[in-house]
Amino acid sequence: MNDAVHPIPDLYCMCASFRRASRALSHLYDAALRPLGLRATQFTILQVLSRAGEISQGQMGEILVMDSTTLTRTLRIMIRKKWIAERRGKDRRERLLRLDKAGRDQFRRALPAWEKVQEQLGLQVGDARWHDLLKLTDNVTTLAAKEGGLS
Amino acid sequence: MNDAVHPIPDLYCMCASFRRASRALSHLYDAALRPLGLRATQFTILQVLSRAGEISQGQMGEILVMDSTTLTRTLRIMIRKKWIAERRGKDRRERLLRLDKAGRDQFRRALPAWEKVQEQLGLQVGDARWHDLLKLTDNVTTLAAKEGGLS
DNA sequence: CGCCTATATATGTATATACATCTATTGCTG
DNA sequence: CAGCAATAGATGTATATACATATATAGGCG
Repeated sequence: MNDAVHPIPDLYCMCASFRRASRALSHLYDAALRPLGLRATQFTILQVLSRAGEISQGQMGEILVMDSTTLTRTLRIMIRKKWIAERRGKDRRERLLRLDKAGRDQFRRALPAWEKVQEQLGLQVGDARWHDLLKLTDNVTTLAAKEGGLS
Repeated sequence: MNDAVHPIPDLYCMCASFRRASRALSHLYDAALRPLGLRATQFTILQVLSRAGEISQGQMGEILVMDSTTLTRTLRIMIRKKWIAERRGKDRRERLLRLDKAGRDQFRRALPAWEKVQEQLGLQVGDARWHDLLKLTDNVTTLAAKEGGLS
């Protein structure tokens, strides 16, 4: 009852617009992954490791433009679940992370749900806009990270 | 030393890309607003109230595509600081929110810092891309919220 | 080698965020 | 009007996130 109540209003603020979009997208992706017991964030970490192989916590932070100390707790959970294996590197301060067997399995199981939500959203957005969005988003990430001194 | 270490890698996931961009942008905007004792989120709330006048917590949640119960705690802090005034509406379940005097002042004080970070980033991004980004971001927010059933 | 600084991660604390559930109201319906 | 489903917000709990600070280890230098 009352279909298009309020179209979402412009915020004019790049930060606020992106945070809002993040909430909306996280809601959608979390719902898609919930049956698998995965959060969007965890899926992303599995996906990064699946592509990158063995990397340190700090490198993961750089890839995700995330303070690496934030990863300590997130990774702890995933290590406890045996999705991720860690070992000390030659530099014994670092922790080198890689997908463990259960993590590869979990990732494979989750892939179809992720592909489905990507595809459904992609259909709505349209191919051209989809690629523009990914490119522009990564552009602004690079610029913001550079100005913000996250080198 | 070592200038362009890693360009940020593609994630291919719309959700992960937006979350990453949000982190980078929040870092930048939070740094710009820190001298004023404001977080980006709080600034956004002040800005919304400054435009919308008196609205309920639920309406604020719709505007920001945010679960309205999330706002309970954020608003409590801002009410305690006297930035926001609340009162019961005719429907006594709702809490109607409006900027209080201190909130209007704080918002006015913060505006230049926000404008500066917007402008600096805007110069880097370029005008055309800036507007594309805001439009596309709001498009995808609308679509994700619709599919996610946040009507 | 011993000292000092830099780096990788861990920990304490605060905010942001969602969801499940609870409480107070509202509003419909008989 | 009584009863009950629906709604607005509050609360409990869990994760996401950053920053300041602490700890362990590296690496350079005398």
